[in-house]
Amino acid sequence: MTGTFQSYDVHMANAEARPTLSDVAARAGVSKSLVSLVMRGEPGAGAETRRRVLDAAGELGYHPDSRARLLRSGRSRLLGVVFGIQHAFHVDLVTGLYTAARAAGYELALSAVTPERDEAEATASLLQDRCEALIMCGPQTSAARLTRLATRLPVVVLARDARNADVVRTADAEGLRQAVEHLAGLGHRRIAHIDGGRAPGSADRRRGYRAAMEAHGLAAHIRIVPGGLTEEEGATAARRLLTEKSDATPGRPLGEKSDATPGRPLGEKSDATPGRPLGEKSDAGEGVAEGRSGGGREDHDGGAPTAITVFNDRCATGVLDVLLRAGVRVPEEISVVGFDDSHLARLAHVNLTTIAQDVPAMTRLAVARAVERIDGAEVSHRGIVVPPHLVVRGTTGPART
Amino acid sequence: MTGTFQSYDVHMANAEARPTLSDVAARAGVSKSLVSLVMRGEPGAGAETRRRVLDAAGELGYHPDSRARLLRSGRSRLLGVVFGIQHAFHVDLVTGLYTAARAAGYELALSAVTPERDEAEATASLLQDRCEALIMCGPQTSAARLTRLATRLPVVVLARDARNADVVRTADAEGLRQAVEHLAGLGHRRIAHIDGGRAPGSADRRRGYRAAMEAHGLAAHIRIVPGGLTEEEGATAARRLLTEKSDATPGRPLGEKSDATPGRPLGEKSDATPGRPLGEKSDAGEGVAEGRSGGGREDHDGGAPTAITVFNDRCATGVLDVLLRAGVRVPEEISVVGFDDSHLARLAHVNLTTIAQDVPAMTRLAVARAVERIDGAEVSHRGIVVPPHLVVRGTTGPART
DNA sequence: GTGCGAATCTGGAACGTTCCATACACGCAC
DNA sequence: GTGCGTGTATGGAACGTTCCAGATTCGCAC
Repeated sequence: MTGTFQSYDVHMANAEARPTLSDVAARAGVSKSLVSLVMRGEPGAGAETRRRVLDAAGELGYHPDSRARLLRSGRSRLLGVVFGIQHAFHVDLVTGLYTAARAAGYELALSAVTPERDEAEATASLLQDRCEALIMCGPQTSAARLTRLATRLPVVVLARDARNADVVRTADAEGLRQAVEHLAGLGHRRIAHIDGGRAPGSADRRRGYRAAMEAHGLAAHIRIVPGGLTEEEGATAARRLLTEKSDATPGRPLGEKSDATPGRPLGEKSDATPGRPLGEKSDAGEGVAEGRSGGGREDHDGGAPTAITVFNDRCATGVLDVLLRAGVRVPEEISVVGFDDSHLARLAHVNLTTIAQDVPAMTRLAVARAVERIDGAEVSHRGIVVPPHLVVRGTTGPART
Repeated sequence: MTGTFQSYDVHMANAEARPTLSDVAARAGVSKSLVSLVMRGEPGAGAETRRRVLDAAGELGYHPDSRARLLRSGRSRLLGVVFGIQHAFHVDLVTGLYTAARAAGYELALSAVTPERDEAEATASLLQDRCEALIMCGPQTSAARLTRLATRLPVVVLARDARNADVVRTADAEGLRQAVEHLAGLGHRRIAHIDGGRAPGSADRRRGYRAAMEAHGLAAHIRIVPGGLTEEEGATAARRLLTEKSDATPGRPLGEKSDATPGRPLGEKSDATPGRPLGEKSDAGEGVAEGRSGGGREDHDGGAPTAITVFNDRCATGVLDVLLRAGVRVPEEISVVGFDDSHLARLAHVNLTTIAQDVPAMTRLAVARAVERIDGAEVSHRGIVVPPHLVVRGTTGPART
């Protein structure tokens, strides 16, 4: 159905064909090659000629065709970026990558992962564009695929670990160490962790939490609640925590409403996961069971946590919301620490204490590494780890005594 | 410093040059042309040969080079998309555009607008890529620039109005009519509107609100509060509303805390606009003054609103948060309606009643229109308006009596 | 005058596709 | 047998650049 009739060839708006090198050359009375030189600003043309060529180009409104240019010169000066467009933190990363790439003289080719467009499709399209390297934000791609990909072009994995590609990531464990240290410094002892399930970085953060708790002599209070990386999953985890709290300490009802879920059933169109019944299956990935550290619920001292470290900001937002609705005051009654310092956390009304990933550094390093690989440099260590830092805002305070 | 020594030419990972058509042809024992046919899925190749070619391509890991392809075939089958990567709703739009484009046989070239990368830069990069048309999500570009752009290639403006390009947008006024109708039906009379300032669509929504109020005989209760499109601005507007409420009805303190701002000053790194002193300058764009409809504050009946329509979901989220913190129960004490039905609103813990923009329809229409233009079709009406619809969730309920 | 290195410019061969015109088989009707 | 349509396959000319090997000119030292 598309353009059956050739009589339509008059086209419209962009009527006149784009001028090419030869057009300019003809008008300036020189060869294509010379025009090419001039347009690229390379030496080898006389001052007078150069001027004539530039004038001709200007008059014709000539713009070089990047396709042809790139085809011939082999290079594309393009870095492919795969990212989850729904993920607040990925958005921050892309923002940083743009400026890092520009500084390095590269352009970015974005390819988004959406609910209906998976990573495989996203990467395939970038391969067609002949990117010189791929930067993947927190990819879920299997190790096998990643390896295969890495044989075709340099691949830099951003914000998660991987053993078969270059990696730029945050010291996740160190981040949780800082969070726990901050909370312990405020006098908290019963510090729980809502984890990220199978999400990138989750295992390390869990590990960091555990280690830090032990280091502070709080091993008995280690408490890991299955969470996830979305607001939804944070909310679920928080609700679970609330119920158990009132279970464990019946005389001290922290949540006012008996029903912690929002006031009414979800609208007809809700494709978000509905508030599933609390604590039925322990669905955290990688075999994380609740209170795994030493046995059953009896192991830690029954008291409700006075502080929570959460896998990321998005998840923490969900936690905060449930706490707020349940009438639990933050930070007076309970402190909350997020992770990422995404723009979410900075909003004045969220005002979340969090562990900041150093986005400018990470993106700069990722681009630098990609460029090194493109230039064929030998690289000594494949994994670059960037230290995070604590940003204290409004959701943490002294422990109740 | 980059690759001075040519002895490094062994390269590394991506050692063997990318396979090309001829490589595949050689391996399959056929001509380049035949391989080309097969790769494009065109008829003209025998079943057996086709299989052989595909096998060969698979074994070599062949991917066609889009640069060469596009260079030769004049067409790029590429739709450029300019969008604000920070905007939740744009993210939804891009998600929809991906599937709409795929259905139409086009690819998307994304170019993001970030705080450090403006629309001009975003569009320029797409022009170099020789996109066949441009789809711009809620662009801020000046009318003049837009016109100039439209002479170079087809431009479709998405989710806002414009008189010098094709437009696909929501019937904003109608959306607010539905919102007001919904609230009025629940018995609300004092319905306020927090507007979007200079944001795309804001003027129309304001107009729709005003008209609907009048239609329901509620002209005396028209109340427009300057807002914006971010959570931050919503929070500010809500705080302003709260203070005035307790001013106006001193005997009935809705907000529990005297200080409605979050518990502590923002962290050091906060570049979000700090909670500015309430109600100092009326900073809404386009000369919208508070309670403009008939005069001063005395004109409407002094009572606090029992319902609020908000410019968009993001802004509504900020409003909800402030209300919650102030101890005002939603929807028991006050109802809130958002706009967009972005994924934000659907989160179970936000659960926002909102006016849904029909993203699938809008994106499908935008792509269709772009394709029509590319094909040189004559277009009868440049503006396509898509009806929105109300999605009732948990933030609206009957008015207090 | 000859030789020679710069400086300037040119022609044509790539780059990896698609498109076009053609060639080769067939089978089948006359 | 000739003619012809149809389904396959091929070779080579584009597309708009860049790159490379030369060609031309010039100035200047011998």
